[in-house]
Amino acid sequence: MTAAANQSGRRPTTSRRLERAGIRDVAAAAGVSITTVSDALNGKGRLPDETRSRVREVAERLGYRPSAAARTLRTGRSGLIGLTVTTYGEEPFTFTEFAYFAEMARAATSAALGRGYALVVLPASSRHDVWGNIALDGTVVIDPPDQDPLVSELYRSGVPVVSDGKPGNCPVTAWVDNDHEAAVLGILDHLSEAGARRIGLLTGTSTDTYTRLSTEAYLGWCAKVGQEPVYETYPAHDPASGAVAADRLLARPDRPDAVYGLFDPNGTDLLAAARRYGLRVPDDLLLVCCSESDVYATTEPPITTLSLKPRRIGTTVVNLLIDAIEGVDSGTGVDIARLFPPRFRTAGTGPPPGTLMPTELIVRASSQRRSPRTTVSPPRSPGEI
Amino acid sequence: MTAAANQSGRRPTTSRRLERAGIRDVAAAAGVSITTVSDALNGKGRLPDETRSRVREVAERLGYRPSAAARTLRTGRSGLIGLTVTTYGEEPFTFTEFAYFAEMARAATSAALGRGYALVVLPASSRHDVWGNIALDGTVVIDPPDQDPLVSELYRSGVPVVSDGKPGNCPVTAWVDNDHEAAVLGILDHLSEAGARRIGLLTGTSTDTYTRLSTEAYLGWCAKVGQEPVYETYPAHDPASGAVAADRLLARPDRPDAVYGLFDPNGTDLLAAARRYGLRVPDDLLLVCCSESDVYATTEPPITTLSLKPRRIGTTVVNLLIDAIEGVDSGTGVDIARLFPPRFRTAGTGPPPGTLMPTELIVRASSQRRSPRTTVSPPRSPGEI
DNA sequence: CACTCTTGGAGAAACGTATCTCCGAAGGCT
DNA sequence: AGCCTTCGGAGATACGTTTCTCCAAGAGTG
Repeated sequence: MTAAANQSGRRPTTSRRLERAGIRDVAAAAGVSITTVSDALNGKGRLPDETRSRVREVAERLGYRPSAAARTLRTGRSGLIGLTVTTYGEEPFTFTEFAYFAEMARAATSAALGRGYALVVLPASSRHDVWGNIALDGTVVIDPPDQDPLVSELYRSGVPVVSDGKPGNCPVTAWVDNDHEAAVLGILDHLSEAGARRIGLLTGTSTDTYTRLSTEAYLGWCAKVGQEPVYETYPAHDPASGAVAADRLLARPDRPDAVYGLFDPNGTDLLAAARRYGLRVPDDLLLVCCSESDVYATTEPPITTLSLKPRRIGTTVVNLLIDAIEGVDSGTGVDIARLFPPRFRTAGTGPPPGTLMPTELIVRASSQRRSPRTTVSPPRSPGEI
Repeated sequence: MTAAANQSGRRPTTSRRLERAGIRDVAAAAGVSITTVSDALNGKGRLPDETRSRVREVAERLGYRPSAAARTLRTGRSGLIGLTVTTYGEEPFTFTEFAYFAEMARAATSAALGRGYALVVLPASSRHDVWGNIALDGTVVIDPPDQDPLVSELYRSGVPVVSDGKPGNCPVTAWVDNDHEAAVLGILDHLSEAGARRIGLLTGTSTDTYTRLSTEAYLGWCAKVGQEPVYETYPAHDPASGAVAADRLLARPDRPDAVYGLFDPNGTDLLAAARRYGLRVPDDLLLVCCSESDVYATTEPPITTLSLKPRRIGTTVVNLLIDAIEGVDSGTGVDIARLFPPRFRTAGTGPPPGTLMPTELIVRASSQRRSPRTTVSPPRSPGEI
């Protein structure tokens, strides 16, 4: 209990320990009611500026900090957003899309903070008691698997859920994803134009949206142009087996003359494998991989990468979510207001609204057969050796 | 209000909207008091197993989820831990130590979840209202600058604070750091043994503990062995200027024959710079950099790296913090119990307890002048070209 | 039989805030 | 003078738990 309780005559003088100042202490010290303090501090109610500033001053002097827990209980808003990532293995983050995830999470954090929310990192595999113990205003889910029970429960209990990655059968408030099909087709066309006759794919064994859509797009393209598919799969969460798969792909009798790798480490792995087999890049092998890392700008040769623009995704996802939480449409292009709160939606209204975002292909030497100039050009005089 | 309120006769039949089941609804449905429900669900009190399981069953059937906000308000525990990282620039995370930070944050998240806590990412530069709006049981601070006002306020308000990186003048509950001095001295000795005559340093301009201690160790070593210091500094948060600084270092008239780079991208930057100047690694230039990335295992040549073992740091930091929060010593080696809660400490009791953790040097070809075998050895028959 | 102890559980007081409702007083208008 | 309106603010309640205190009934004990 706060010190001012003595003034209200409710508490005898027992155990008068010094605690944090509460709103009652401020009210007592300022000679006003708690209502007035609350209104003054939150800019509500009708108060003359003089009272407002006086209360604020007293609050400042007492070092008053409103209790977040009490506020949350009263208002039903915690200002907290969950960030969930599907886990392969025991780690809270996935290894495979790590740079992507890091960038995306960073952008999401920024966007959330900019609107007054904070992000809580919560792996989908967390113990249920952890999820239950946190008051969440909404949740961002990265690449939910089909029929994710966690997402379903969140959605059912009225918590808005926005997913990064088009959801399978999960009911979500909204989703955002890259246009993976367009991206893959673009890369395959790009490689074809560079002279590729047989394009291989290095892909994953998991069933997440990204892997699935990308692989399907590849297979569809193969069927369309009449190329026999040449691909190897491996568990994307295991970095070691990526190198093995890269090796396997280049060891095949029907070795491709161009490869697209779906995961971040594929570039270096494929480059190393090519070196082992004496293949020159890009002369004997064209290379593209999906990565957000800029190390591929300085490899030998630099490798063409597909960027999923995770920053844009993260920002969009968070803004959609907060729009849903606050029941407004801040102009992100998707009308979310009608859909919130989700428990008021009738089942089967149709799929939730989604946004497809473009990717960006950063073309470097590894995918251009006739490089106009070599990359080993000294920028200036190096002095003597 | 919950549906059971009608039974208690306090609420007329107005606005009987279906809401989440509360503890009262469970009590009513199970025919017991809310005390009994609370005790049954939390494993407290003295109840026969039969009552306990019956209550649990009813709660399950009603889909009862305790309100985290109410629990937090009542118990004063939110189960939330802040994770703060000093920001250079506008981003919530720092670029420079990015891989380190990512690994550390991941380990910290795991450790926290394992003990029932969740992590909230909160940049030190966040708007104050965000900090104030979240009930935090404690905070992890990564590399706090001297006199960080945020840390001071947290500590003063009774929130335990554990820092990664030895704090300057901030009062913290405890801290954990690598033994940067030992690490740098070890690297310098290693390079000397490999034949280096003049060792250069690529370091940062910022004043964080890591940069400062490492640079000081380098300068001290130079003074001891009588070598003229050869180093270049650059703003570590700017990835572009790192390449320029690497170039600058190798362009000096007193060019070093070995370089240690303090930051993650330095390895590739130095390698690229060496190529531009026609320097062979390791023959003409020995290279070591501090990095958590395993791309340096596959560069040409592979580069020796210093790992700060961020996973160990993250785990330790979180465990120390939770020990402090719960007022126990779980055997992490530092007796924290006497120090908690911090507001009961008298000022000037002495520095807070800290733990120094060892680093690990991963020796690869770039720092060994006589490599026993070349790294370009085909592991198996590549088939025909 | 009078008593203590244990078992099983109910009642009610907080936790600290936001906000709905209401009220007195002062001023403006007819 | 009576009435309406606005201003400035107080009171009380609810948010949904946890937990402290207390009580009734049965069991054991001398």
